[in-house]
Amino acid sequence: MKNKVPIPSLERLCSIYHILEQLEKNGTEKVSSAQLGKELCVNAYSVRKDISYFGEIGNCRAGYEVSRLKEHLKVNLGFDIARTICVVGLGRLGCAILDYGLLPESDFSIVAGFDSNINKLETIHTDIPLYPAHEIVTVVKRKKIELGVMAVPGDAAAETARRLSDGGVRGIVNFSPAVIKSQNNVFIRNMDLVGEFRILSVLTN
Amino acid sequence: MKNKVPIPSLERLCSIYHILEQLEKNGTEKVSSAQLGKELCVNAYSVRKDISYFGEIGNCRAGYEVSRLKEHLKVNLGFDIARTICVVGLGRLGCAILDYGLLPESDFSIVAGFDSNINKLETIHTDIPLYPAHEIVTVVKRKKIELGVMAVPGDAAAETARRLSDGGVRGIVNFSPAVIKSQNNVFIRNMDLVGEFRILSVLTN
DNA sequence: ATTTGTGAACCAATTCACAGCG
DNA sequence: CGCTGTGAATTGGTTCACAAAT
Repeated sequence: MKNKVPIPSLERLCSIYHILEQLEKNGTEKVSSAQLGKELCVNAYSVRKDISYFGEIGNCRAGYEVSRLKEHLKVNLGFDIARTICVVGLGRLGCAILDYGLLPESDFSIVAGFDSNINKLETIHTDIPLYPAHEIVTVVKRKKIELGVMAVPGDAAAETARRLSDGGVRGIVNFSPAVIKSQNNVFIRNMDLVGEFRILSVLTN
Repeated sequence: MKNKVPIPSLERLCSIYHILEQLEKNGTEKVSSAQLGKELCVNAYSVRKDISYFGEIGNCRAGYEVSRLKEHLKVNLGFDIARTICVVGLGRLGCAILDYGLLPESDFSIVAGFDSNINKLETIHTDIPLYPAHEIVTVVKRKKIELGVMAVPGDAAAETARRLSDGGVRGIVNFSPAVIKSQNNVFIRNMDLVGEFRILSVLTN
């Protein structure tokens, strides 16, 4: 059933989930598809269709109950299952992520950091265990790490992706500018800043 | 003519441009749509269609000439025009971007940084001029800044986006987890790490 | 003999219109 | 009556098949 939901819908549903978290914090109890659509800059039809991929949940007169819908999405999107993450490349960006990632509110936990420079590992102050990059495969296997973040230079990207895949991660967030070839059904999400600038540059021509 | 190119194609073309830069560095002179497709994990048809949105450029026997195609895309994607960028939010991530963004190889230049904490501005060592966040509108207008990066906490995101829009930027890269409502035809690109984890989490269920 | 460029066919996603329900 | 849920229509993008070029 999960396979039938289009990826753009899944992306919107993740955003909807975030909005619901905010609404719940504010104490808002009810929300309509029109309101959600306004927040997301999409129309209400899309919101309703996206939500209904996971079955009926709304109330026809009063819209959606915020906390109920949030829990509903949480279960169906699998956010109730904790995920383990590792970060490869501990430059400024990688270290910022190590810190950032410890936020307790999400069900993600960073359980390992890697860098090819062994001397650098000594100088980083964190509670997260750090390892040299050549141990990626064994550590990822041993700890059953599910997701990886790559904050390495472009020329190290292909090798890093291969190691993460060989270790058995199921998804990679790639901050390097390199285009990564997916292997072993690993999902890749690219977060390339210069790439994003370029796309914006084209869109605003 | 630009409006007719689908956004997914533009995204792929940006990746193709990056691959061409790499190929040129290696001294590779020719490349076929099949090779490019392999690098991008898409089929050759897509590559050819994407490229042909900007007219004929390939050679029917020998494929594409790397440097010629690169220049062709550069002009058509508008990468030959330099762009000015500002960074809002000078925490660890924002500062990492300030440094990172000075790479001379791209035609983007970071020309201003902003933070709401005036004391923090004193402590940051950079050649880029820094300003308090309440001056965003005036500085963006005066320097005609075209693109903005938001590395602010979620609760400051809406206000920051409004200021950047009022100043006249055409596009925003949003690193905050908040969902940003676009105003004044400003294009938004979201780079939310937890959001990406969530999407990967769903895809790998 | 290969490899590009492109109209046509196909498939996926969004938008719509309206039935159903409180 | 207002709002959800959903089949139907429409739009948009990808894949394909083949003509054109060298």
